[in-house]
Amino acid sequence: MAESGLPRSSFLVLLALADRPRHGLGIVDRVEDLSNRDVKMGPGTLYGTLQKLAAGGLIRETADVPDPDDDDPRRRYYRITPRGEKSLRAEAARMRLLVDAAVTGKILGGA
Amino acid sequence: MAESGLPRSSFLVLLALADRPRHGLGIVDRVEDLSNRDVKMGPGTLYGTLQKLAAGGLIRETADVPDPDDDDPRRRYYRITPRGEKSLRAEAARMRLLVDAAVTGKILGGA
DNA sequence: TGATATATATCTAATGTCGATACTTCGAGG
DNA sequence: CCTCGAAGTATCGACATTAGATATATATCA
Repeated sequence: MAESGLPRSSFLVLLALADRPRHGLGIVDRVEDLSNRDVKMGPGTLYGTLQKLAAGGLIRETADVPDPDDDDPRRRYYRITPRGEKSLRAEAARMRLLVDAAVTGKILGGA
Repeated sequence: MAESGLPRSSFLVLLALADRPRHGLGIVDRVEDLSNRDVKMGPGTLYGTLQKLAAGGLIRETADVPDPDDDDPRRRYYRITPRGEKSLRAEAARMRLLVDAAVTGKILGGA
């Protein structure tokens, strides 16, 4: 494949951060939730992906703690950046085209 | 990641074969078409994936030539098997969940 | 015949992913 | 206190996947 876009783990992390900042394990939980427990991310994939995304400016570590009631000083929170949102949008659009093709091709049921 | 499903290239090949049998480069063309020229597959990825899918029983080489008018004896045609359709359905459903999440999260536009 | 395009195939390097492991800190119970 | 299990971040090495260069053969057409 050539210019196909984001690695799967990057897409998942960006998606998990789309609605609000989260910390590492919170991202893993969010991904599981969004996928009905279907998709699980191991620590190796997670932290490597976080570093790569941060280095590329698609996410940024943030001091804001979304819910100060339930906090833990060990946590490191990340938020998606505008560039990250753009990448996520592009990847989601790409994926939607293909999923739609599967549906149209009578492979996947309606609803 | 753990049990996430099919590799991207396997999904793409299965999708390209969903509607009818195709040969190697025909699959590459089909993938480009379905993705609006966004996704390109190189030969390394293609032929490796074909072998893996055939070994796993998700596709099968076939002697039927879809369009005998435009033929070329060098071509090797493949068709998707019932097991392949099942895998494709499962993967498309998985992806659709995530794409929907991106849409719901106000990341991706409507239509 | 020669040139170019089509087609399959393989090989190596780069990239991405997984699971085990390590280390630290938090919180609960004794 | 002290210990212990859980939560959290992080790294490492093995393994899987992907990309692109290269090889080789055959069509097709001038």
